[in-house]
Amino acid sequence: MEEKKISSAVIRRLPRYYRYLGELMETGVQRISSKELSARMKVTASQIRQDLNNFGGFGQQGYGYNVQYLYEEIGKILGIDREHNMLIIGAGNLGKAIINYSDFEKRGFIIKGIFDNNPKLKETKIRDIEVRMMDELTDFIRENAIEIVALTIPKEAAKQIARVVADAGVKAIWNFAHTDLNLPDDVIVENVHLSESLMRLSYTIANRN
Amino acid sequence: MEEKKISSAVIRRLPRYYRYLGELMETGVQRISSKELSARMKVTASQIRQDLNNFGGFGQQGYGYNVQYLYEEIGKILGIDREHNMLIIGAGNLGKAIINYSDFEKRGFIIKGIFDNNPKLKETKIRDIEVRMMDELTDFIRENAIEIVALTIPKEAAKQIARVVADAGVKAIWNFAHTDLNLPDDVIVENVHLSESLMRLSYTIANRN
DNA sequence: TAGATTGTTAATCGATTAACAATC
DNA sequence: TAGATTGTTAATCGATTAACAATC
Repeated sequence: MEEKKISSAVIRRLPRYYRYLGELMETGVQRISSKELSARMKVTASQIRQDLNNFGGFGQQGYGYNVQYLYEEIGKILGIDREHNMLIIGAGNLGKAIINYSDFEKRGFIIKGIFDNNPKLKETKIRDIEVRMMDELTDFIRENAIEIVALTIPKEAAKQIARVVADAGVKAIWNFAHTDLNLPDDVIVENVHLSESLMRLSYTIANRN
Repeated sequence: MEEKKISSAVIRRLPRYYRYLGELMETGVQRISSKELSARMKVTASQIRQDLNNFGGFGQQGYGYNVQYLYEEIGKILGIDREHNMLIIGAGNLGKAIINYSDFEKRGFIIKGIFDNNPKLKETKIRDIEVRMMDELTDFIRENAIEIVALTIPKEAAKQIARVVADAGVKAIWNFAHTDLNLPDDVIVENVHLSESLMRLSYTIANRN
């Protein structure tokens, strides 16, 4: 269906466009030119137009872009025009932070279940969602059509559980463990490596001019 | 001091090299060639050699790289050969996750204080670190030579507090709020935008071939 | 020494920016 | 219509990969 390959640089920027357009909508702005948006976002207008034209002509000469229309179109491109069933594995602080951040649910990422290996948490609830033990995992994924699994557990466990959930048929893993997961190519992995982020920050402190 | 500009693509990869070298050390590997490392990390050997040679010739022809030496040198480049005083603002789940993740402290990121605006948390402790109220913030930063502030608070508060801590003289902000912080150029900002990460994941689900 | 592998230059590839005709 | 601004092509810039002489 899609003809040309979209570069990952473009994909990285899409959610940021989406965020800015959402904020413009909230402040009642109805149209915006690539030039105005470029000033706000601190990227070139040329880049904005190039990026958007990977997906279609969303603007109009002499007018600019309709904010709400563009917002919705980017939402579709990002696949957040529909719901995604999600699972959190690891009911520690990081897991709880994701569970309690209601914006994800608003965007259609529905948390269907929480898993942990600590028996003390069995049948306790976080935001009305029951914490389950690992032996239920595979069945739960299949019965609830889980697409996304967030792994907020230590790296050794993450490597092992990643295989289990991949075998159970999830489409994507949101990996917070400090390791790479080596999985078949049809399983999508999106990494959030906080320690690497902190090291980049440290690099910039050490090497700023 | 530094002559040529290091590209951000290289900097993004450095912590990952560091992580792999650390794992090699743990498993007792003493030397490694760019070719072997490339197979493990799934990047080209050429890229590894180019990246490292931005900073110096760390290898030896016919031999490869000494794992421990390279690990330490990259540590120096990343600025984690010394301690950084750090502060967490926002004692919610995300803040607690950072506070309780002991690896950061091991790498020299010392959490000197925790701040929150909830009076109920006043003088409570998280991992033996007292939670303080916002009115103490500026003085505390100055008295404790705080270099890094992690912001794990909502976006409106983050924008405002970012200015306060920037004025108080911190070098860098580790920003977990779902917004960009517009600060003077001499304040480093490293963003962790979880919602953008989740949208990229969603994009990949929607557009995989 | 011969074999291995780096450091580095050159070639290629891809991403960003500039320019401008099309057009609202 | 005249002015504004897109969509898109061309030019530039930068990053990645390939190749190989240097050298351990």
